[in-house]
Amino acid sequence: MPASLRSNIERTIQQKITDSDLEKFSAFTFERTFDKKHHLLEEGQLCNYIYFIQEGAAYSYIVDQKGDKHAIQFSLEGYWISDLFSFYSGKEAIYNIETLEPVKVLMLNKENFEKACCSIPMIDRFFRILIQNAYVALQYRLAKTNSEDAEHRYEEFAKKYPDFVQRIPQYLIASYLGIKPQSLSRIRKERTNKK
Amino acid sequence: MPASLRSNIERTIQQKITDSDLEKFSAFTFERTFDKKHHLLEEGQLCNYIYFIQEGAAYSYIVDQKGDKHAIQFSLEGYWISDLFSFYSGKEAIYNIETLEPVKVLMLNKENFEKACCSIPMIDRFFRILIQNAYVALQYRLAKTNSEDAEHRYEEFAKKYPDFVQRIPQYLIASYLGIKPQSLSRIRKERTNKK
DNA sequence: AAAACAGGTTAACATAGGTTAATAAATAAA
DNA sequence: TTTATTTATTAACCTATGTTAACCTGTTTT
Repeated sequence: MPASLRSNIERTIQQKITDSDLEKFSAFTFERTFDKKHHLLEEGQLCNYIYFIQEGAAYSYIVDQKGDKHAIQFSLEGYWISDLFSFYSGKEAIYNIETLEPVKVLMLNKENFEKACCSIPMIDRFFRILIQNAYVALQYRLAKTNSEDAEHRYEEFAKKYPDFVQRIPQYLIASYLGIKPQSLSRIRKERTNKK
Repeated sequence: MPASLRSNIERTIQQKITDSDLEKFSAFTFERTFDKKHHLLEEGQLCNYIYFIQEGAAYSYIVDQKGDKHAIQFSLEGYWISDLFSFYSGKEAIYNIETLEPVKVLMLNKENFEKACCSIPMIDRFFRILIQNAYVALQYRLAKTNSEDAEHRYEEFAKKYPDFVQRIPQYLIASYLGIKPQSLSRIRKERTNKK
């Protein structure tokens, strides 16, 4: 029962979770470690797990026709990551998930996910709120992508996720923002010139 | 108990819903009609409802600093629309929702939403799957926004939502795609030249 | 019917960001 | 430490999309 999981749950549902519920839930998960650059999921596979990052960093991405990667989501310790399309639908994944650093993760498979949601109302509630929040955040991100230029998007990103800027390669942040690494480099240069 | 609601629910949960459950749920909703160009929600208000469109069309949008509108979501009959950020959090809306045609809607307020989810497991399940699907679709849309040019995004949009192309003003489709109306007009011209 | 308005098109020009390619800096491997 | 490999920077040039502004069509309003 890692403290980071408890605080993730309590922050999400905005109330305390009992030790008993947390223990019950933990029993459905198992812990594993992976090296840096390990693929937790590759396009075309079935995504059987959702991952909670206890230590390290990972990200999901899609590869376009040209072969370019586009980062979808970054996850440091205390965040969840998965390909929910594949996980929920049972269809082949269109995204990849790869570690950026050695990670220690908690893994929850589909069967246990269902069991946990059915047997622990707090956990059911937790996952519902988790995805509600994710949806709302994603909608906002898309709205910003469609309404602001790359410079503003980077400013907002750097302000919102200062730790990501430290630990995630710049070319991946660029792709997350929908621009090329050279452009982000240019933006950062102009930015430091201003200040 | 409108047939369009039943089929929306059954398509989403991929199974039949009993008349009894549907009736119970319907009792939590009420029906209203609004004129064309009516604001169902304005930025700064609290979003107290989620709307199911029975007839007509509506859309949500955000206004940027320059005063430009950016369409977030379109809803024709058989679709839901709301500002889930405001609805879930109880905070002030950052989006607007406006009708594009006269509409007949079913409205479900927050209190009844909670009651329906607690008392009708099928409905709880329905809303969970609805938002899961919405999240997955949104993630895909963002991935495409970041990886494809405007022409491809429009092609995909027109193929996926041919009825939207018919009924929704082109300048709103442009803003949904993250471009200016003039650019969409240019894209459509080149497109017809090709064929 | 005239006027006003909303939506769409076109064209000339401007610009943010992409492309290519070379180099440098940082990190990992030998 | 030396050599690879990965990541970041820079610059010259290119292109898709934005900007401005004029015009057109169809639809409300008066």
